[in-house]
Amino acid sequence: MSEDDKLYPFDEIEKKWQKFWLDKKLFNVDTKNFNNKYYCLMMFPYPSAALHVGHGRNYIIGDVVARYKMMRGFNVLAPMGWDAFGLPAENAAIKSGVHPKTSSLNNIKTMKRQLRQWGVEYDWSREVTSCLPDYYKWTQWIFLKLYEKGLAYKKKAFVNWCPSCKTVLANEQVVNGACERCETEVNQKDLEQWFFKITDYAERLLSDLMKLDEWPQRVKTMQSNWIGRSVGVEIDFSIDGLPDTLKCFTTRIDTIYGATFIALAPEHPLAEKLAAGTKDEKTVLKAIGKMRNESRINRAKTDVEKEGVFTGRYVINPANNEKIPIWISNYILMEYGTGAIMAVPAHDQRDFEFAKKYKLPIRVVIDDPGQSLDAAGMKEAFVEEGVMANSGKFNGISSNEAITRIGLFFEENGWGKRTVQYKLRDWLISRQRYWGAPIPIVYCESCGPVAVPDKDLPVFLPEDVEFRPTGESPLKYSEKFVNTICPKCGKKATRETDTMDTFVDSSWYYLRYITPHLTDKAFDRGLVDKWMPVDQYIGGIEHAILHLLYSRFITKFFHDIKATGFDEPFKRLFTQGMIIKDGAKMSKSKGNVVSPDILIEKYGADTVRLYTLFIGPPEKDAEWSDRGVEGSYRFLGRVWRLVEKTQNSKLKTQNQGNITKQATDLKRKTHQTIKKVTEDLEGGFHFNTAISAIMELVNETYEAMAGIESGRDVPEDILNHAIETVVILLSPFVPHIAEELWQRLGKKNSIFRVEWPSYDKSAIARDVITIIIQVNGKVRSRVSVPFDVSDDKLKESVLADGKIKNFIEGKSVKDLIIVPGKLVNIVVK
RNA sequence: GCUGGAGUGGUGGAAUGGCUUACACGCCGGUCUCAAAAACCGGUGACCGCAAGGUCUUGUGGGUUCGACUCCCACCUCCAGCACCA
Repeated sequence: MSEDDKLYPFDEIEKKWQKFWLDKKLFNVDTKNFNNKYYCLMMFPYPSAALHVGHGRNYIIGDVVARYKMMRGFNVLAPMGWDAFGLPAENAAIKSGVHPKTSSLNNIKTMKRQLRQWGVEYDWSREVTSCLPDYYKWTQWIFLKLYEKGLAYKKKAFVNWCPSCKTVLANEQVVNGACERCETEVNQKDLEQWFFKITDYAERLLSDLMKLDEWPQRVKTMQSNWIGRSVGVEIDFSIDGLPDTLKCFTTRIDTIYGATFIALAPEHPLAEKLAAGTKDEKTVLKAIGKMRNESRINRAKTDVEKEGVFTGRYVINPANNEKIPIWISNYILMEYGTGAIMAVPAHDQRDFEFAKKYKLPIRVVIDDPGQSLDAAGMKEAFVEEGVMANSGKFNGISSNEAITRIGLFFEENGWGKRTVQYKLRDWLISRQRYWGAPIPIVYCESCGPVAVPDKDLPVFLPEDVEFRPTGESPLKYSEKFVNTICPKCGKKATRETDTMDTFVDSSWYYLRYITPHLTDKAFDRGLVDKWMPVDQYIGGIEHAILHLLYSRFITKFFHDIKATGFDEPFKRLFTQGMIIKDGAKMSKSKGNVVSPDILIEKYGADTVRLYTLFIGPPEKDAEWSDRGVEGSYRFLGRVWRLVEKTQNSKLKTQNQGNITKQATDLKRKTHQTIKKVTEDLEGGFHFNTAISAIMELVNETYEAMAGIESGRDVPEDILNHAIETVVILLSPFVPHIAEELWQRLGKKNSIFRVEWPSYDKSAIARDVITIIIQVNGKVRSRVSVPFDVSDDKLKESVLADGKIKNFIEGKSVKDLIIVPGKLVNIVVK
């Protein structure tokens, strides 16, 4: 495209205004000035190679909000940073030998340049980078605080283990149950690992969702289901022939008389002990081993066939003294409840399928009042409420009532207790990796695990390490790192070589932005309390559960240790949809990424921004089309010429004083558009419809100008108001062209220092309105009436309508429904 | 499998109980031009009809309602998350 082909000189003006905003420090904020604060936060990115237009959506939306709020007079804080620790950089280092720090910092440079090019502005003086010691020092400090309060602890947990590489694999590195590097089948290995006790906060994380009335309902529902609170009974079963008791949690104690077997997770601590000494011991142990080795991903993800093995042992059902067999099965998860269940095949579908497969008895204990149930003939479990049967003294009452009555009965007899269970599990933060914040713990032979004192932070991540092709953490082999002295007794000690999950880094970054350069504290409580909670948080729906839950947990923890005075971090949340290309999410591996750089060169940043916003509702996924970009570009050209035309004073308005219909229409449209765009921005971020509305105003302004040329006058002030309104309303979306046109309209100040326009209700009102006429719900005609027409008058004109007469002739009018200001529906027979 | 979403013209989408298809893309026709591009103007859901007009249409089937894209039930398809990708 040559210079002459451009619809307007975007490259020149974009560079000019980007420099202007930077020089004028438009986005720089003094956090000490917190009056009228507005904290606009976008989820900070992982510094992968380069940004594509899919990433851009997040930052563009954030930039629109920040600029709009500025124009509404808020003191806007919009910071940016980098979630820079993580697996991909480490994998790249193993492959290419480039140190993760080098590649991460390089990627940051590229991405920063891209953000600038997009016209997305931040207060860069507050930039945070999670992989640098001045940041991860405080991530380590958070660990120590949790440790001090007993909320960071160690326990055994399973990891994906590649027996050939002899290394731990992330779920992502396991492909179809095999190691992505060497394709060896992955098994499970038990390792001592660090956890954060997020389950202590389960109840509050759940109940406080109620406070978040400006969060999308679907995110709250997902979090609530993830926490998974359920009320039930924990039963103590005594094991026949062993002194141990087996605890089972059930939400369906009403079905206890129908329990025909017990099922344990293969990882259950009693699993081996139960098998010991029975005649099939060897077979059972082998089966347990096989099930344990099955990768967790397979067990959780695919609809795997339920496998099981009978241990040879029995428990006694306290309700009826029956002996019921204990099985071990892969469909039971150790992580939930007690890792053991009482199985009631007649009333639970999974138990039903298992019982069918292994020919275990099925006993109906809840009858469907509609039809009688016959165990032998059942095709599936009956899981609904019903009437108790085969349940001793509880027969005949409703199953719902039985839940309470049998629960009490069990408690009275000491057979169990009513309790609450959560699906939420403690947060496993240990990673057997290099590129993360080291866990600040040392192991001393005489003192055991000892916390690194605050004054010794940060525990530096050593940079001169060797990356092995196996993917093993180089930290283990860094003697300089591992060998240290015990901070308590001064004897020889070794460092913890696990690093922290990157979700820990991202669970508190929004606090650091307020006082990013403090060296003696993670953040300043006084200022953080003024600026938090974040007024608007913007990010991808894929973070709906983990990142948001972890951040809420850490915020509540800080509140409890009185480090802050608030207990929810994000007041309002917006989750944007993904940009799809050729039917799939944009990703380098799929080869369907669209780079913003080429598009910006061809059409300018404003066009790319406009198209990204116009593509569809921002909370939904959207398909990228290069053709669509053209349309946005043409629209900006049209706006450019709109201003050009009036400034060249080719257009002569006459101001004859008689207000034409065209003038009234344009004035109305102008005010309507202000109303529409403002509501779209204040409400649910309906950028696509806001832009459509501005397009309509531009179209109408063009029509008015054509009218003027053919002699139908529109007063200058009405025309100018329309044009200025177009430019102002567009400014948050397409800031460069808006600044330029604003200047060309003779204005001195930056457009982002101009107050957002307001509208005049009386200019929008109409004297005459059009009413739709339906007959039996079908549109048949329409009629123009005064806006304040009475119902009787309206009826009269509706029934007098020529078309309507044809439709109701020879029929009787049964009813006539009037929807004020909209329509009339005549019901005839 | 579990949890949460989505399904409307040739395409992206608009309308959240009241005119289905705003706005835009694409396509068709016109003006300008030696010609093209750009720009500007007009048309464009499907079917029947010369026309006036009519019938149908929001994934499928059913229901509620004077009236359903919108609410309820069942089903189909697609997408996201599922705790070590971030």
